[in-house]
Amino acid sequence: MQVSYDGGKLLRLPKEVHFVTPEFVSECLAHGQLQPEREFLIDIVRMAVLATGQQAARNSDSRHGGDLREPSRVHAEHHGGGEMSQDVWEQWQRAGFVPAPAATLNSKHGSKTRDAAPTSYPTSKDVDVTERDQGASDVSKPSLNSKVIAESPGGLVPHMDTSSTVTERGSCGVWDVAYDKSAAEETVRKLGLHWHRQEVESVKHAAADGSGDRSSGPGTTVNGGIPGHNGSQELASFALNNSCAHTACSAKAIQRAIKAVVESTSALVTADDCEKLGIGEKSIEKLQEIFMEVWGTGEATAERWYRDGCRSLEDVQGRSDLSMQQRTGMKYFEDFKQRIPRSEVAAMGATVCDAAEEVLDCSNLPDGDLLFCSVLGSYTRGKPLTGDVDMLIAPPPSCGEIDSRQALHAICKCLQKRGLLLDDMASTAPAARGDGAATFMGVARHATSPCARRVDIKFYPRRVLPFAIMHFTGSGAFSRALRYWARSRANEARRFQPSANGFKLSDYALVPIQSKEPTRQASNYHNAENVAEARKFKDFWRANLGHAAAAVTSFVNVNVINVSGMAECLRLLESLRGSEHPYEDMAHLISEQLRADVYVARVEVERLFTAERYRLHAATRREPFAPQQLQQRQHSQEQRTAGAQRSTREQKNYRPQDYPPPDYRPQDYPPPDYRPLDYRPLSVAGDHTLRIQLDPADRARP
DNA sequence: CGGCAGCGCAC
DNA sequence: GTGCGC
DNA sequence: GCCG
Repeated sequence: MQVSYDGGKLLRLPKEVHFVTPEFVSECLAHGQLQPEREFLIDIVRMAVLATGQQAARNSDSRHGGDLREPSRVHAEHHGGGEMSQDVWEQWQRAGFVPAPAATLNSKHGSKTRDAAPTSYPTSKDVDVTERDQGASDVSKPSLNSKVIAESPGGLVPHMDTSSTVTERGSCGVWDVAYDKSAAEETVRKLGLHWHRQEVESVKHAAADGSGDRSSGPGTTVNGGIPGHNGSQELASFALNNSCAHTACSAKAIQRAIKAVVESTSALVTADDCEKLGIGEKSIEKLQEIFMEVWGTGEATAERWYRDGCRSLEDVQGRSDLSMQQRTGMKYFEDFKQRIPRSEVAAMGATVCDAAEEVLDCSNLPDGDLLFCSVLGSYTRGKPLTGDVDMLIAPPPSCGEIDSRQALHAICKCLQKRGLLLDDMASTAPAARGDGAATFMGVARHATSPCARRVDIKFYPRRVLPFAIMHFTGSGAFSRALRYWARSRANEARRFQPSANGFKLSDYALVPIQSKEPTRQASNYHNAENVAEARKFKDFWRANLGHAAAAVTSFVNVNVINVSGMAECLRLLESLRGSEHPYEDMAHLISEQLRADVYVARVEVERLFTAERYRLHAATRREPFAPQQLQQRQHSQEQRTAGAQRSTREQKNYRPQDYPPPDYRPQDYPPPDYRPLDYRPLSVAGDHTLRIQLDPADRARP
């Protein structure tokens, strides 16, 4: 078995070894060298004696049957030289991670029943004194040669390897990294906490199911102990890692393993459990990335699938609990990975427009009045290839409110009839939204394309169209940044609503808000009571936004206001204060202004984003050597000062001379086939009523 | 040191 | 309420 | 990670 760490480093273990116990890792860290055998081998030897020499006794004494399968609860005499372990044990006790030994076990060195015996792991405290005494007396002179214990149905059987020699430092050799005492202590602390937690849980569990059987009580589920699990299970081995030739090991790698152990919530029972810990995080991440490519699958689901033992898409396919989205995602997995050329997007867009015009019967619209039907998303942003097709439809201005859901449903039916939408799509009915919009998310294949594509079609009321355009044109970062910025415009918002603290911008409105109420994610973060959860969120933000978030928002602040019409929007809002304008008109005016310059703004923002990305890359691509880090720090400090010295309206972290980077290939703006959206203002008056051409089969439906 | 977009759906 | 996608 |  090989345990791989980052960078493809491998930790080789004996073939028959499937487990690396946390005890081992703990020892490694605590000692700064791979020297776990002192404690472990003694236990193991003792078990060996029990399993072989005391075979008869064991068979005649039922009490030992269970214990033999729980080596962590079996202890042997401490044979000198255990100062470090003892230190560790005492540290634990001082820190309160493990209870002080019971009085009967408390005699220190020299006692025959010992356990001064800083056992290196807290589970030992469960050991029954009688058993311990009996067992300890069985161990005469432990051989330090045994290294692996494999489990057999009858208990643990030692595999003696007499060829291996144990040096003073242990068969594992010495760390090639200096012993880091504080790191070791931290690790020990974490493990102590973890084990404590595990134990508490198992106690709870035992209490809950009323089982008085100690063999399934505390200690047996302690991580790393060899659990008294079903003997029919795959032969599981208890590794003493003595073959860890850590030319390939690094303290960091072990730290990662430790982290995995600390964070794991279940006992190590099977080889799979071990995989979860040791097998490279890289491969886990990779696998989860693949899972997350399945439409409808996020981080949580990918992780759950992995935990449940899925190691391939085939495994996933076999699951019975896939959601509709996930089933569709699996079905078109290969297709959805393909990017879509602009020509195909345009063709699909035209098809949708045709259908919409037919369904909404736009033939008699007043002069200049138009149905809005356009592809948005990255297509509109000029990308040569897109991942999906985003369509937005809104009725002509003159037609007033119509039922979005009904209209979209009719359009989708029509498209289905025309063969664009595949019949086995994720959802057949457009979902209604509270704001009067309807959304369809499905699968389409244009006649000219070999691939099925992800298609979103939205139908929004005309009055919110500009907001919808903003939202769905993206990019995601742009939208998010814009909203974040809007939320912070307290002064502007107060002009409309004295108590307001900012604006809330969504896909259908820009409204003043009373207070900056925490977002869902933020409140989750706050309500996360356990630390791990909180840290997860923190990591999430770190990973997903990173330092780019702040930079991005400051960009929006500075550039979008000035470059695009956002400032103008606020001016318009101001001019509308106290006016008789209905909200729809206000929204229209604002968003019209937003729309007018949004393309220009986007170009500029993207340009700046690109520059910022490069800057960030340069700033964060730090080498693990101090000098370079120092250099980087000075670099950014310099930037900050320079920024501060310039106008306060300028961002602090962006230097124009950083752009463009030497290897930057600017995108062509606008794209050759770019055409302004067919947008007409709401002011076109009229009372034209749209007739939605419903499919006869649907007429009966509400 | 707190905060990091906001929405509605499926489940 | 959570997970997910947009 | 970085800003206020």
